[in-house]
Amino acid sequence: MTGIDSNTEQIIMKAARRVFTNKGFDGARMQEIADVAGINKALLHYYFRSKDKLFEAIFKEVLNTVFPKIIAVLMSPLTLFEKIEKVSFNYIEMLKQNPDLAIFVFHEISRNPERLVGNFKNVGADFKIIQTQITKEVEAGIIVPIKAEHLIANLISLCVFPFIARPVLMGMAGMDQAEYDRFLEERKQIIPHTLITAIKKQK
Amino acid sequence: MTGIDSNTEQIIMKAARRVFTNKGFDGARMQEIADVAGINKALLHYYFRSKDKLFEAIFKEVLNTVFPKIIAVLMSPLTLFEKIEKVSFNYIEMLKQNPDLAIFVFHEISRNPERLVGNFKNVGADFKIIQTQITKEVEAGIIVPIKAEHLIANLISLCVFPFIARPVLMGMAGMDQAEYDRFLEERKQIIPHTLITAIKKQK
DNA sequence: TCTACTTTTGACCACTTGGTTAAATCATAT
DNA sequence: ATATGATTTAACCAAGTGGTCAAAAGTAGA
Repeated sequence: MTGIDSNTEQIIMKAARRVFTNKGFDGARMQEIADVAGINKALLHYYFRSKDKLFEAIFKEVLNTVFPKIIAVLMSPLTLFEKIEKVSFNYIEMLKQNPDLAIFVFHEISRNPERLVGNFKNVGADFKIIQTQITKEVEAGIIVPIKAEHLIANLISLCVFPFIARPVLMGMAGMDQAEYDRFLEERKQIIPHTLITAIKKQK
Repeated sequence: MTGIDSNTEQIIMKAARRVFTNKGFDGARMQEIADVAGINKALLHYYFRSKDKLFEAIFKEVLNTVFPKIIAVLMSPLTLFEKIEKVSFNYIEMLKQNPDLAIFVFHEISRNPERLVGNFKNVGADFKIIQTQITKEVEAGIIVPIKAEHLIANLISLCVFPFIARPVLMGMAGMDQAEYDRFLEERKQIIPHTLITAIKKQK
């Protein structure tokens, strides 16, 4: 090996990630990945034995980019309101820096959901922790009763959706890129406000 | 022609819709569509000249299934709160009956967003109507100021997300199909409650 | 320089893909 | 029945697909 973990390998990963996230597994072509990487197609198979293997490598890399931080927040000892605020901020910020990841993950949901769920749990996601926290905060009179499933679904969907539906949103609302960026920035506040107001117990 | 618009044509449409929604355009195979329809592959090309043409036919059919009702509600003279309630109910109900449509549309967003936006506007979607309504209800002291972009994005994402992320949701929360159905049913109430509480002006 | 090795390449292969075609089948009016 | 037109089929094709392989080019130690 020349450098750390071979330069070519990283170049390939970068190219593959770009092509896979844009086109999905089925739409991606090994030739295109090779072209983007500026190498021969056979070299792809030298480093990663098959298209599936290459995809899997990218997939794991993406999972490790996207989820650990968010899950860590959800599993931490913060209050529910703090978690909602932090996840909204971190998630949107991370997706702003990797706008294709949302689409990539969703492509994978419809292609191989089992593996995705498996990897999720491996990263330390445990649904019960949130469930017990909600139960406690309900009992403490802080929030109105709500199922954890709904709260988490609400939180994730509000954060992720704008990245998946970006072209439609921009097209329908007539936003340009700058306006869209501002829109995302606003959501860091609006999402927590929406969710917290809806579950906060009135005195 | 035998029946109304030929029986075979409708069989093909049904098969194609199933395959396209499950696999996406790139993942779909003309042979598989033919198999599902129980006919020869060449017959596909007899009725629809190419894969693209067939897809386009399905695409238009899907658009006409999904959006007109929801858009009609949003453009109607109902109050904002009524619209939020009706859209939540209608949208979730329609997706329950056509669970693949969300994924289908989403696939298409990443494949050909321009056409999607174009068709949207053709169905009568006009963003400004909602914008002016919000302005008026803000001035009337009914709701807190909010951008129409956020409200609509919130509404749509909360309705659609569970259908796109279904396998993950079920896997993480350990829901079976019956529990998932109940979950969807609950959302018809939870979504309006969440959105309305967040924007309703306190007296 | 020679040797042993890893990395990179161009040419190639088997197989799948969407799409065509000519012939067969079916329906129907005469 | 039979001629005419629409419908359906099996066999086929060219272009692409992921993947292989043997040879070339680079690298580094002796």
